[in-house]
Amino acid sequence: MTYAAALQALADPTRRAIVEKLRHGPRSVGQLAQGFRISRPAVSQHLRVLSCAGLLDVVPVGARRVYRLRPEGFAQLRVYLEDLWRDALRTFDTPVLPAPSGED
Amino acid sequence: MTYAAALQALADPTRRAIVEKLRHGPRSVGQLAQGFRISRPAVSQHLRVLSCAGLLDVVPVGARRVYRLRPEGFAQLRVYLEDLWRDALRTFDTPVLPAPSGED
DNA sequence: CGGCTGCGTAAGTCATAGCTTACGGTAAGT
DNA sequence: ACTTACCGTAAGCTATGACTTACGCAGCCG
Repeated sequence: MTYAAALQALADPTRRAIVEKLRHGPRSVGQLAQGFRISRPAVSQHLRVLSCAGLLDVVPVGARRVYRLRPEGFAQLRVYLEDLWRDALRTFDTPVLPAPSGED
Repeated sequence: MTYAAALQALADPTRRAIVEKLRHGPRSVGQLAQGFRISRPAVSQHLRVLSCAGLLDVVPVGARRVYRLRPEGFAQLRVYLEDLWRDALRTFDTPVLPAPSGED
């Protein structure tokens, strides 16, 4: 059920942009905030959401905090969508008018 | 870029519940609305969002409209997450302190 | 020990998303 | 043709979420 938070986290465009930056490797908050029009605290809040969703990891390095993608979080989401996609394929073959009387 | 709308659509719990119902096969709006506390128009609005995101198909059958999962929509999301997960695995191996001077 | 950098948190504002009721339009039944 | 079932849309309300500024706290350096 943890994919729920992950989906909600990835629904926001800014958070997806943050994830895109992290695809290239670990980044500190300052590095991530750079290039965004929004304030740094706003970025912090987004990082919090992504972390709570299990999509990010934090490593304190001196005074700064380095974030990176957390494979396990994305793995769970991946599995969920994999199953969903499979069922979508399966139900796509079933006729649209199977049982107006007999409930499926 | 179509995965953006799909992610935003799947972020809502009610819409995920609708998708869960559709995993078992095509359903009419009335059938989908049954079992939800929210009103039928609310369900219609959710169906609209899911359809616009490319996750659902509609087939008019007489006076009713039968919805079903659209495999292609989920396929695109699947691919997006697949790549993301791969990058997450890759960047997870890179050291956290690679280049304080030389930008990655 | 100050001062500075880097970051998270709190409080408040504002836009958006989800819900409701009311309505209109099409298909089927009598 | 009238009624009923089924469904989408419009308008309005409200709660949630994203953003801002202000603040506080830990690490580094003189």
